[in-house]
Amino acid sequence: MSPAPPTGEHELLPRGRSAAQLAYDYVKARLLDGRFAGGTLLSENEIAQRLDVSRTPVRQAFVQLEAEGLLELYPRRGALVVPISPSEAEDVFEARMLIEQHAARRAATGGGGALASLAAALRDHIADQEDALAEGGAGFAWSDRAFHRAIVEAGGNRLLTRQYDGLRDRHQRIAAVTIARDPSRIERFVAEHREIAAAFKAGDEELAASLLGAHLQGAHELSRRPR
Amino acid sequence: MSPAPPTGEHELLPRGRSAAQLAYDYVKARLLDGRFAGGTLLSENEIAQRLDVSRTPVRQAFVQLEAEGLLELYPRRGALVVPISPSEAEDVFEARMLIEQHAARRAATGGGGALASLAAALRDHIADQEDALAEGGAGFAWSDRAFHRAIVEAGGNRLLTRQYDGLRDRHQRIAAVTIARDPSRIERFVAEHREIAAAFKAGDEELAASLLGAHLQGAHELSRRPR
DNA sequence: TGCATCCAACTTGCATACAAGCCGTGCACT
DNA sequence: AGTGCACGGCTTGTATGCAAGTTGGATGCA
Repeated sequence: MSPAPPTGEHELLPRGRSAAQLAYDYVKARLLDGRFAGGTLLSENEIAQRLDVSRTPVRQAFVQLEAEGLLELYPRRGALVVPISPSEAEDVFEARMLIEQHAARRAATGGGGALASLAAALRDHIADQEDALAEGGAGFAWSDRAFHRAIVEAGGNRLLTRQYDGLRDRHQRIAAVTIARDPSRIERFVAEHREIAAAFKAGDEELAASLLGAHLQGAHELSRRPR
Repeated sequence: MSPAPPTGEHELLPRGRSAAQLAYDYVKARLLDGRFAGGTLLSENEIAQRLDVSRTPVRQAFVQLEAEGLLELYPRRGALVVPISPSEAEDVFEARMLIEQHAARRAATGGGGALASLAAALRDHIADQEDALAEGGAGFAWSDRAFHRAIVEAGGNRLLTRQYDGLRDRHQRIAAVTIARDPSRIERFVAEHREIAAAFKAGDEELAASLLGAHLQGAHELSRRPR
């Protein structure tokens, strides 16, 4: 990067990232954690003023987020935060199940110790999760995402991996409303992760896929249960 | 989402669509049919001048197309037409197989004559394809897309349907280089479509999924074969 | 009260201006 | 010849101004 002339003025806005990236990150973070609730109408001006940038980069961010299916741009009206449809949790679950199980089976065809290196990566993620658990479960969601993503990535299909990322974004948006960080639940998830990783390590990808299915199913049913 | 099928070479710039939409359609059409080849560096100015609009809407279109994975924006350098990677055809095929077969099986769970109405829709598409065949195969690609999309849509998962659309865009981009409109091939495809539709109509979604798998496999292998 | 209408305050859509980064070219100097 | 460097022409990034569409409420009228 360039030497970043020490403006010193607005250190609140980390220059170095583009204004467009700033706006994208700002809005997306709020979309995913629910601070921008479904049904809300966002205005370019509002965001632009809050970030002290012009409408142009904000507009770019909006367009990008629309393409990701998180926003809907209504001409001359505003940007609607796409409401979470009733079936959305089901759809996300179904798609995750489809892609993750497929990837789990597919990872075995990579040959050359692909399963072993996947298992190693998973073990690292599990270690993170144990740390998160010890600290009250704060960072678990992120590490959970990394764990599952590693499996999908091991499937070796870039397109599916990309689609999976979008799926996890949506999942996160839903979970922001639903999930309580219950340590006992997290503990169970981590235990299931261990079993899955062990199955991969043992080279039994079919067992891994099966365990993964049960794991996803369980998490999904938990999230459906009223609290 | 998908661009309009065939556009004439020098279409009059129809005001009524927004300039941004115009730019999007213009660029996307060329990305999909290969006129903008992979590896090319597009400039906002060039497109803007050709369309007689400013850079602003063109930029929007670029951002959107980047989100779809067709373009990569390099800061202060330009917009790179994403090259078709060697594995891309495999990845698209694998993802299509996964989603379409899943949807085929899933369509049966819709209940209430879901399979029957799907079969009816498919029959209409097949009729279009017979027409296309009679006219030399020109419009087949689009009708083929509609046929398969109907199956995916019948799966009832909006997220997967959305992802499938993106998949077909990529497929089209690849096929633009590969496919020759060989009437005998098309005839075979249409015949397979008939079998698939018949299986749905008979309520045998498992057979349909199986036929669909063979159909996709066959098309994929044909496209791999050097001509 | 009920209803049509107008208006003011929003919104986005787009064009344009300008700043700033990247790159190849050609010149000067060693 | 080879090396460094400045410069000009390209590119994008962003701010801003203005036009135009939408909306909701105040207002006038029956």
